[in-house]
Amino acid sequence: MPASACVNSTRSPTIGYMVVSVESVAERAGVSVSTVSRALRSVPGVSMETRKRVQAVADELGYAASPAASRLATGRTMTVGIVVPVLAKWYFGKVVGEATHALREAGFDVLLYELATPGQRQRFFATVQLYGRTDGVIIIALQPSREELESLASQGQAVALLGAESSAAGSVSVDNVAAGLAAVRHLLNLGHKRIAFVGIRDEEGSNLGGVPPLQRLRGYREAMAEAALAQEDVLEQFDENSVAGGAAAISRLLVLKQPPTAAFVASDEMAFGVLKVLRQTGLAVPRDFSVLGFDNHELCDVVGLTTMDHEVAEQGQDVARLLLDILHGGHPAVLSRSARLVVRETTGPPRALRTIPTGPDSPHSAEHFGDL
Amino acid sequence: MPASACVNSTRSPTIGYMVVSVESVAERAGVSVSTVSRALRSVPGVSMETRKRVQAVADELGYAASPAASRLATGRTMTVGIVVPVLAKWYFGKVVGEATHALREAGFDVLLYELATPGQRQRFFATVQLYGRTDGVIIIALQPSREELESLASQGQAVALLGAESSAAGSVSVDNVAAGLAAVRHLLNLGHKRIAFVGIRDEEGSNLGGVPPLQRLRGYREAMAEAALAQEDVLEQFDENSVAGGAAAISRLLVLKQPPTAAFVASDEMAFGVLKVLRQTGLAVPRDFSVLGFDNHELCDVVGLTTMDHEVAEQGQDVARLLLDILHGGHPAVLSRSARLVVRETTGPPRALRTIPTGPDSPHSAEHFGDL
DNA sequence: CTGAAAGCGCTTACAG
DNA sequence: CTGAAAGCGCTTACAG
Repeated sequence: MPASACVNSTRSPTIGYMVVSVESVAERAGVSVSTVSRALRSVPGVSMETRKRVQAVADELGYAASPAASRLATGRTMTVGIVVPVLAKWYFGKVVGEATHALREAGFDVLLYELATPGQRQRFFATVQLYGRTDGVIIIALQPSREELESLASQGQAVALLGAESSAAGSVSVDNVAAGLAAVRHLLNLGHKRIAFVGIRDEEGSNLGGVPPLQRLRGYREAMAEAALAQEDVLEQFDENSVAGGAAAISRLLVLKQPPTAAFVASDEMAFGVLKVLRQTGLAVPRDFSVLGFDNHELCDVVGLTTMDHEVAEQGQDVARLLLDILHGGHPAVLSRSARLVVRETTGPPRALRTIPTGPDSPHSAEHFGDL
Repeated sequence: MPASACVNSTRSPTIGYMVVSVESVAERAGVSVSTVSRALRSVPGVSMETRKRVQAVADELGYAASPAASRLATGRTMTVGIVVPVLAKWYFGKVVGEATHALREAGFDVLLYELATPGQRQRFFATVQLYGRTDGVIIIALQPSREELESLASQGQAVALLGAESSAAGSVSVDNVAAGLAAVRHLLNLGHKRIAFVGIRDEEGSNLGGVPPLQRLRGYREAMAEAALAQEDVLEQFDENSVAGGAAAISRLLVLKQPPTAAFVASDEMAFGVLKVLRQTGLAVPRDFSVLGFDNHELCDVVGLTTMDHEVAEQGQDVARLLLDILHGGHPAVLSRSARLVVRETTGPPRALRTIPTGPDSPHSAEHFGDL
């Protein structure tokens, strides 16, 4: 190769693209590869002048260090994994999008792991997946067991959880018990007595639920107990977290001998299904039935769904920041957020109270709209 | 190290997790590292017996080859990048989820690139991002320029496009012109004459639009021309691809001196916004106004939105398969899908035709429901 | 501030 | 079928 050929352009017979290595840059800049490496990574101990010259040559040649080589040499991947049950749901897409943004901002690549089935989850944790691939991992809406967390640790992973808790990892979660309580209190204040809970069922060990849905149920039960209302199993219906699941659950509730007059639904998507069935059944909302969802899904506004907002975008940013802190040597932190009620148009007093505003059966009638 | 210590357990002072290398496996299995490497990757030239023994030892030790080292040695990353404008929209989440699934199934990792702003897009293409990081990239809803594609090629990337076309890459797209035509014909057949188009505006070069929305507009225009209907600029309204954007667009249409009686909306999310405003304005759908969307968003069913389905899940699988084909040495293929009308409850004959079913002004009245 | 050299952990001709 | 050795392209003590 002639001395003037500074770019070490290797053309493989099959591939055929150009590779620029440290050596090319070093050669043209008239320094050693060590200096190039140091100059380009802003490592102290390089004169300003040299740094600039090297940078200029690198830019000119379009040089970028081979990630594989850097990783092998440093042991750091500058990559974070995100584990999520499913992407095509608004909550998960939002959270992953926000986390990804924060991570890339901080110079990390993000590797996506969609664990939609119990089998996928099992395989993920049963084999060495992350070692050498990522420096840390964000796990969304999955409660890893102690063994699973240990496996991740043995693979050198920092871990941050969203919607799950553990003493061994950073975590951000929402106070779902309090949120459930607040949601049901809103319905109680409106005068409802037969209030149903529509929850998320973990389909044969599927990962779509996690802990939060269970906490929302606890909040519901606490609120009912607080109001000294009988709790009937039949008023708690569980199904998959989808429009269809919500539709199925409300259908089961409507055929009860004593159907409820309101429902607290553990996710907005299920609540959309509830609304759909209500509409098809000819029941007016909220005149005949009140519906309260959870998430503050971006489409709530379209159908006027009253819901619990838990700052989904912020959750994604938080969990990314938490992981970055750990990666930067900090201790795993635990963050908790609270949800707030967003009243729209699907909740109101029960029918009975509308016709007999201050009858003896409605002691709360004066304060029905207290929180509207 | 005593001979019995077969696991090369390096404990770094700061990190402190265990690393199992080829050498550990080789030592314990009583073979060379070359043999371990070959045995574990099913490379021909290893006896069945040796292969099994090595495999057993590897399993026992929990060995997994260091990706960085493999990549450096082979030059292949076994990783694919997915570039998407935004994850938190149903269409993109769905497509990315499906593609990711197919890719991981084929043994590839997936790296996520969310390019939400023109600045991010520009930066992505202006610098060497993918070289050594991925073997190929799937680009969704972005039309890369020739230079951008050349840059990717020079970084050794195979590329597959979704919702864009190029002779230099594999691509899957939908015949959006035909879809737009079919959508508007449906409205024409119902008897509408003043039909609006609500389209996606590329916010100052944002990437959220791409080519498909423009093709839908072309389909609209062709259908209007076909019906010999005057095309007024004012009937074409563009806004951002969101509920708010749709709401803004329909608001502008409703204040026209001669407002339309129907709208073909380039995305379901915008159509949801249209529906919302219509409801707030007190206009009944479809009695007073017909709305036809695009995507067959999973929530269409909830509000009864008539729309164009373009098999979103399949698009994601297709584009992944296309890229895998190229990665396996195949030629870049071009796939085209067609959309189909899904009639629900937001489209019907215009008000005039309902009151005067067979008046002189409604020549199509007999066939209004022909395609329902 | 700079450079020569070892080493990161694999894969793969090459030789046997 | 198996092994010794070179090489992938960086980074980083170490020496100057």
